[in-house]
Amino acid sequence: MHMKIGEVADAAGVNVQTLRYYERRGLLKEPPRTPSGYRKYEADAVDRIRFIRQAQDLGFTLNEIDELLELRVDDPGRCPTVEARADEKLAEVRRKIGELERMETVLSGLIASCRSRSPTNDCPILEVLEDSEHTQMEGEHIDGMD
Amino acid sequence: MHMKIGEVADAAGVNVQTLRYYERRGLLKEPPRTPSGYRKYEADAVDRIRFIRQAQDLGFTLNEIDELLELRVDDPGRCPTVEARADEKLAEVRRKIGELERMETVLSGLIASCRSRSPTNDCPILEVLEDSEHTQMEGEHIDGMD
DNA sequence: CTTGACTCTATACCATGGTATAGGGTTTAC
DNA sequence: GTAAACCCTATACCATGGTATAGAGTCAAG
Repeated sequence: MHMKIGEVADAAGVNVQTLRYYERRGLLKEPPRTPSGYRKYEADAVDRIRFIRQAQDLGFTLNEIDELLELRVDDPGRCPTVEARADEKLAEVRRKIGELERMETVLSGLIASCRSRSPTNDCPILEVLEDSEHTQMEGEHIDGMD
Repeated sequence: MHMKIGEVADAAGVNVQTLRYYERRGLLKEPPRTPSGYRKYEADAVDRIRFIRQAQDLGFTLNEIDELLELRVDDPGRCPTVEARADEKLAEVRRKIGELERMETVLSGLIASCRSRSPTNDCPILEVLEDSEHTQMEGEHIDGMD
């Protein structure tokens, strides 16, 4: 029933050291030990580690991931706090989705233009930023240069 | 017309050192210099830097971002290569979107359950992994533990 | 014509997120 | 009952992505 650290690490596809590192960082709670001091994990530890890796791949830091993993309403009194934090995270997730969707559009366009063999000299991926709202000081004049 | 390094850095919201670092890494091409050796940037450098920061926030490494910035069809002969790479990047982008959408669903659910004051003791964010296709060896028995 | 804010190169340092190694005990399999 | 394969702690090291500092030159304002 219980898993040893090496089994958990293999199942999650990470190094054993990484598990101990996450434990030190507080991302994994300290598991119970056997009488000889071996860590005994439940199977759900594997999911937790997989989530951590996935969230990292999405650009979250370990500190941010820790915050995500703390989001639960075990105590009704903490609800307002939890809700506020979840709202922030949700906004961040939606922002990332939007940015990735712009990338998706641009990459699809690039592939299409590739197939139609219409060369472009500039870097199309930068169009990703096109619809972002930087109200830039376009007209600003800089003098004294060269 | 031309911008000095400090102006570009300010406009993009990064440190001056970061620009020089990106140049060394090959993410920014070496700009022309004034007779005295000052770098002279075009305004589009700012977009490039903004793109780099955005892509980092989405979990891409600087090497991956370099690959994204290389995706262009300036030479029709390179089209097959470019198309293949763009396809890979597109798949990765779509995978990330899918993962973030699962997070979005879970966070929305958490906020809803928060409002309805239904406490849960377990960590709801882990549901993110629910629909992933890990055909796990669920039935595997591990003995000899404790 | 000098002072302050900028630039240059080179080098050193830092934070994050690990990974490896040493030195030792434990468990499993023959 | 012993060797291989695992676990433990502690510590050192590493890669990535910067950031800071030193020492020297440049430029604009007064």
